[in-house]
Amino acid sequence: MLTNRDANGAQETFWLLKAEPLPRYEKGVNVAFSIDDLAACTRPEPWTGVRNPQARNNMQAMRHGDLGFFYHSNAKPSGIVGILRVVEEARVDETAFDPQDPYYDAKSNREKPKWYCVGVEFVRKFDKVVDLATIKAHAAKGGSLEGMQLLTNGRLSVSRVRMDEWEYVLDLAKRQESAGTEEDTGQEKDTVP
DNA sequence: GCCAACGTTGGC
DNA sequence: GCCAACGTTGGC
Repeated sequence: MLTNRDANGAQETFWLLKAEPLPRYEKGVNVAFSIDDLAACTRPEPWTGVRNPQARNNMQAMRHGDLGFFYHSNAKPSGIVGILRVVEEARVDETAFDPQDPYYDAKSNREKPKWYCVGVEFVRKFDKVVDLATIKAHAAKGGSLEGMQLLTNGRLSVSRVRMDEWEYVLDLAKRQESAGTEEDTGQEKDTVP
């Protein structure tokens, strides 16, 4: 059984969870979920709808208290927007059993569940998005983020982040914040109509 | 809206 | 158990 905690219980593997902040309709349901939506939650948010085995395995490896990045995909710009915390370990994702649900899976049933979800809560939002272009700029050969699962397996909606990658991205976020509001590419704030 | 990357499915 | 066809993700 793989673990992401060392002997003292300190977190060794961090996470990256993707969601789409912009409205998109699946079976007539808006599947958008942004970090602002998470910040507004008053109880743990079940991270449902993950229908990829690798992403599911990553969620099952999460432990209570683990931290992860919140990533906005299909966004302007796409990138890491903040931090969340795992507060409920993996349990069966009930949405897979609901034919009305956008992520219904006829092959999953209660006797033999296929999909799981964790519960997460908001930790913080970065002043500025650490956008994908920035991440890629540090992921060139020999770069600190070379090998980040976000880039090596771009279609995984729940990926792993090594501790050194975690710290490096946090540093990028910090540098962007202290760099002031002008200049730079992603001075997106809450300026959406 | 296009399309590349890549995981999954199913026929054999 | 191989592998071609297919479906999905997600950047652009």
